[in-house]
Amino acid sequence: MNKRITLADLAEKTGLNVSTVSRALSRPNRVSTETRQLVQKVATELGYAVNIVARNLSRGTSDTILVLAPSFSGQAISPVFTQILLGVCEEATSLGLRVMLQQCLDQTLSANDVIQSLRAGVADSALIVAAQNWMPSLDREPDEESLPVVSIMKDLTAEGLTSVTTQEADGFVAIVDHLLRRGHKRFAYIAGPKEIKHEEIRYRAVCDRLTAHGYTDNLVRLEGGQFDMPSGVRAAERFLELPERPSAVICCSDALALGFLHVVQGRGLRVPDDVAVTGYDGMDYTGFTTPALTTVAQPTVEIGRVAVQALADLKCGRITRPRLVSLSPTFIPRQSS
Amino acid sequence: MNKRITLADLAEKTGLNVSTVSRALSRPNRVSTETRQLVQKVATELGYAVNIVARNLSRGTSDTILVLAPSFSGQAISPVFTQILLGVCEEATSLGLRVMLQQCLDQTLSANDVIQSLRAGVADSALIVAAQNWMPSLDREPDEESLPVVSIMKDLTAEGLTSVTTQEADGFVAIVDHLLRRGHKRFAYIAGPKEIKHEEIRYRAVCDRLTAHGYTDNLVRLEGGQFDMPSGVRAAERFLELPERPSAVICCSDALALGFLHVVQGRGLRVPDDVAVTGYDGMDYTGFTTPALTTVAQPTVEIGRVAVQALADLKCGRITRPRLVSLSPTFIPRQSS
DNA sequence: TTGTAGGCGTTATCAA
DNA sequence: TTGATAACGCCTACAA
Repeated sequence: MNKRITLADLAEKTGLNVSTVSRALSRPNRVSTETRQLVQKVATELGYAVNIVARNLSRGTSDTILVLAPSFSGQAISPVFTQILLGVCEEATSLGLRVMLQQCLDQTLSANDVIQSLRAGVADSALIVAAQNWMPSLDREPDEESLPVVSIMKDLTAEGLTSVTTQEADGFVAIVDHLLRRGHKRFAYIAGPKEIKHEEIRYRAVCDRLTAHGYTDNLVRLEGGQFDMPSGVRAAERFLELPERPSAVICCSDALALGFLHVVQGRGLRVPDDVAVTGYDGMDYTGFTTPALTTVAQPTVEIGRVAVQALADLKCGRITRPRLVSLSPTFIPRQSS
Repeated sequence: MNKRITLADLAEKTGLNVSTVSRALSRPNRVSTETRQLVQKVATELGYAVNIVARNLSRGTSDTILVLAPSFSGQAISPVFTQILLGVCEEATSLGLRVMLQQCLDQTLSANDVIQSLRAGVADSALIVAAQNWMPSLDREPDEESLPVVSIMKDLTAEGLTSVTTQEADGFVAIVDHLLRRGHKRFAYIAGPKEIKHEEIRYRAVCDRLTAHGYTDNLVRLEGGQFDMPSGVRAAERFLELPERPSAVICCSDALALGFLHVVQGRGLRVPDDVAVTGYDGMDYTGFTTPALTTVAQPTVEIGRVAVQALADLKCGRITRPRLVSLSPTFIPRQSS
């Protein structure tokens, strides 16, 4: 790679001063028409590219969003996060921001860690995805300026973070109503990790809705363990051992549902005739299982975009107090229920 | 966020010179024991964090890898890329490097664009994922220093880029051999995008292997269009119209296979009895379809890790000429064939 | 409109 | 071992 072209080179070549060249490039209207044109011509001739690092140091910014996404020990990122990431990247690009990705092994994130990263100057705002255990900063005054950090998929407004989530309860209410309309009376709920907040919200939504319709003792809860397919398999095995099998199974993720389907179909049960199954997330494969899986699609890409916008709003002071943005999911009834 | 703590602050507090403080922190052994301890103590007391931007400017590096990954207009990133990304992040972290993610809309990447990014200083090396159309730099001498760029999933050694790929042909040879052993004699191949190089390699591998076994006119090629599930659906519809249906269908991606399965099962065909189906990629859902899908798993995470290592080797001069690293995929026979 | 000069926070060179 | 000083490349008052 040839030597870097700097503003000094352009200055020399044009006979102008470095500051003039700088202005011509970054504030074109603060300079005469001819200097501007001259500078731009020479700049493209020489293939000039600003040194972002130098600019950032000078300006004290970095125009970079740090994205912290959990990856469960060796496991892939959840496809949900991948989609969110896409939305984040799209919106960031359209705002002229860069995205720095950092996978973190567990879901415990300390505010101090994030603050440390921001202080280091590699990013000037952060997005934390599905941070189950957010540890607020120890040494902060209560009414200190709020951090340029937005939480995705997890409501952390109580901890002072603007958050973007899905209205999960709505999704599960839609599922329950749908199953009730179909005439089901006995239900199973296949749970994900117990310690996770989503889990609580989802389970509670299902319980409450059933109770509201007068079905109080009609719900069996089966522990999946994780949100993944092997967990669905394990849950299915326990399901098959139940003395009286529920006729409808509500899985709290598509992956669980797929694992469940795999097992019960393998044992000869017909879906939905013998047992109806529903998922949650809206993974693309749900439309192509046999039978196609009823599910609730999360507005993943939009979540990513909205989160970046919230970050921008925070930075320019348009958001001052922690705010919760909760997007609606879409119920997708299909043949499995 | 409180004012940033700088080296100057530490210098003032300790009564030492800025340069000494800097050394105490970055080259602890080039400084007396007591200064080192003093500086470290004060640094933690004040919560000092180096300003990476300033350091980078001074050192002329950025310790950042730019990852360019294609996202097909609004579509999510392929799960394959997601896994690769995980490997990249893991390896980068363990080498103390940061990862900057940039999604690009089409698969045409110009060397000049990448060079531009590198010149800007935001990254000092780049990983390009599945770059179907790499346009080499126009203004480079042939024996110029090679770019710190590694291509993933696509062999660009001819263009001067060290590349990390999968031995795709091997994967498809394994599939063909497996199907032949199972006694199949007539085959269909469901293709992805025609213009893509992978496609050629895969199709050729299948053709050659069949020919080598004396099956010359026994292969029907059906165009999927894309690598995704809806394309598998379309291909299946064309498959069903064939006058004489092949007994084995080789899909060049798992997504195509899933879409295909969905349709033919919906029409009452039994898999694998009426038609055997195979996929490619090793997506996690393949183990949980009914029947489970025979496929070939790509060593995705490893690809990511190896690519980052190659980048490191390039930078420290351990790789001087473009090199191809091709990893072996794993054949996974299951119930669908 | 343009030029001068200082600063952003670190690192590296060269003396002391 | 430490300290002064000059980069690194760009931006921005302020002055001309």
